[in-house]
Amino acid sequence: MTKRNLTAPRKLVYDIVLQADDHPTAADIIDRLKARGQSVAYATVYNSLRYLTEEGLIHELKLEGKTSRYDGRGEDHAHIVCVSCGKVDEVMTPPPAEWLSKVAEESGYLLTEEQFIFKGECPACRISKQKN
Amino acid sequence: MTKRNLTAPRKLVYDIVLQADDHPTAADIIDRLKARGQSVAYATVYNSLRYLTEEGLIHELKLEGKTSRYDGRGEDHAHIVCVSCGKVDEVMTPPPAEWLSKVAEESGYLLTEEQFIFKGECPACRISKQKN
DNA sequence: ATATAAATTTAAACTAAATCTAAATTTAAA
DNA sequence: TTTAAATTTAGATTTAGTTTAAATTTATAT
Ligand SMILES: [Mn+2]
Ligand SMILES: [Mn+2]
Ligand SMILES: [Zn+2]
Ligand SMILES: [Zn+2]
Repeated sequence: MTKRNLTAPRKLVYDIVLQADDHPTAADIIDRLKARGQSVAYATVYNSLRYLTEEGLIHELKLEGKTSRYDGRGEDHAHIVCVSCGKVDEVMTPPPAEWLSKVAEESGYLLTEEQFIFKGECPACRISKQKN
Repeated sequence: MTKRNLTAPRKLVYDIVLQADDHPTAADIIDRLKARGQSVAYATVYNSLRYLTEEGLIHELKLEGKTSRYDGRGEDHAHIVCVSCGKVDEVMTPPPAEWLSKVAEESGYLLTEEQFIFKGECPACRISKQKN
């Protein structure tokens, strides 16, 4: 019965994710820890992110590319990625429950989680493109 | 103006993806080519998959784990992954257009694409769990 | 308090997936 | 036919993340 705790290094990682507003990668988190002079071993950052994700304290996002991003936001929400500048914004409008139950019925699955990723061009990029 | 063609090796890769019904990975595709005696270099398979994806002939899926999967299905659709056996099923019920336009409005983005991933327990796994 | 066991951290080696390089080859254009 | 552009190839390289095994910290039992 492996016991698992929110230890000091895990708390450091957790704090970085909570304070971030930009869905940081593991590398981002390591950089920010270093910038604060809080030295945590490379592998410990990954261990901590895995722990925090498994405990449901944070969420792992697989958006573009191979690198995971982390999200400390509690409320369920989707994401939208700008295809031209890479920015990741929140999408707070929830999917209609009626659609979700239709999907559950169609698939026969017992749904436990969803990850919705939108892609498009962000307002800033749309404007700068018009100028050209 | 780089010209890009559906060359012979690219066609071989394309055929594998079209014929597959299981969202194969690059490694799966290499194995299947080998099994057919069609030798295509490692890097060429990746080049081909990138080409086919950029041309919109196939779709790249980032589901669980780090490895991309490929989908030759033309119609827009979502996916559902079994959290206990890893199977990937299709979800053909489309999201309500009304939700999509609300998301476009909320975010200010010009939407170009969506990737919806559901997670849950598949019918087979639910049954085998009941037996225990 | 002390001893013991379990959990966690650490640095470094390792792995897997994908990209990059530069030379060889094929295909298209002039 | 000559030249240029695109593509393929084998192998090296990169990147993100995991694994290993030893050292350390924390928890539990006496
Ligand atoms: Mn978010
Ligand atoms: Mn599919
Ligand atoms: Zn943008
Ligand atoms: Zn299953």
